[in-house]
Amino acid sequence: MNAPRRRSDAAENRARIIETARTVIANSDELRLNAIAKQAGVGQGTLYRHFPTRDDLLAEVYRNDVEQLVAAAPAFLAEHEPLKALACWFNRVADYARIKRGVFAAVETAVWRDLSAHSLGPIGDAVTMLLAAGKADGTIRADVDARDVILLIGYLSRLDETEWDTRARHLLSIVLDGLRRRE
Amino acid sequence: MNAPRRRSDAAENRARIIETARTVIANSDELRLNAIAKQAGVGQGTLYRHFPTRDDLLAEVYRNDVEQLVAAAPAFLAEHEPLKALACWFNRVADYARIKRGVFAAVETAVWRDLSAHSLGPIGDAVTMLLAAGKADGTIRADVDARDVILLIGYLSRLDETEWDTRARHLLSIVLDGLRRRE
DNA sequence: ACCTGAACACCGTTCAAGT
DNA sequence: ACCTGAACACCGTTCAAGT
Repeated sequence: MNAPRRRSDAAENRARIIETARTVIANSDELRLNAIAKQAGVGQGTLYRHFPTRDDLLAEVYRNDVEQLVAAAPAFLAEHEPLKALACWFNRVADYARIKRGVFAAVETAVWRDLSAHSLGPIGDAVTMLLAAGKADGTIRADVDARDVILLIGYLSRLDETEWDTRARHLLSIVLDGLRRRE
Repeated sequence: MNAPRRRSDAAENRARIIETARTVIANSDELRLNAIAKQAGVGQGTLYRHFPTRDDLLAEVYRNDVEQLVAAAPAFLAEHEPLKALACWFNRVADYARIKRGVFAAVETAVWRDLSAHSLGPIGDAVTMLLAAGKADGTIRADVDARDVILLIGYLSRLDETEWDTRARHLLSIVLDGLRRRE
């Protein structure tokens, strides 16, 4: 299932590609595949061998961040009421989205892709968990699902740096209000 | 201010470009500039002469739709309570967004561009009007502006055709709830 | 097995030459 | 004034040739 053979150079190349992509994204928010390959010191074909699609590369670059985001959900639930936990999780998402713009876009496509595979993906599962707690609790309306929430907070990836402070958290709180059960 | 000279062929070309773009968008949702020029029977340079940026072309294509959307706001306000008027307007936006995917994207960029020019643009003004009525009325929270609303309903342009029926209006109602004044 | 990089395809954009 | 379309620039993607 794992432990691929002949990894000596292949694995190194793979790691170097990811590292290069991470650095490039951190500094410029753009991701030109040929440039990554050159900068990583590999041929373009090698990049495509390891990452058939652009999303495969992005998923790898943001793997860690996504995992931490997912892990935060049960942690918040253990400490807070469901609605408060969801609010905390929203804030965590906002933190990631601000520093690494790509995180959220990656999250969106990841969830979206897995959707067609009849699974919501890790992020979707985390949101589902938070929503379920709130529904059981009676604080969150029963007719929302993870996809709804992902769509609503998608504005985070379209927010300009200059309006971040005034809008990001403000809008999250509006969304949260919309998710509350009425009365 | 208007009535440009030598319009005989120039105006015709311009009109044909717009018409071609409208048809192409309606059928395929893609917009390749060179293809438009060829199909309209003009050189690429001519297209650029008339529409320096892609957005200029889109704005022209959707001019009518945007105008109708703007005109609907005061009409709804005349007939309904502010909150109900906003709900109606949301539904109208959804109608447009479904048929012509590009409308909303065009709206977003139009608002966005005008923002930097210290004006919200026609759509922004329409939303501002609806919000103002609701605030005066006490049904809409005081701390939201037109940009907030545009960002929140931006998911409409990212919605897949297959999930439109189940999500588009449902999410609009959640947003509306979020905009309500609490208690 | 894995890698390289020339080559191809595709689009947007410009500009010298035409009318 | 306005138009044309060859030409350039830029990127993503493939694949024959190498090791």
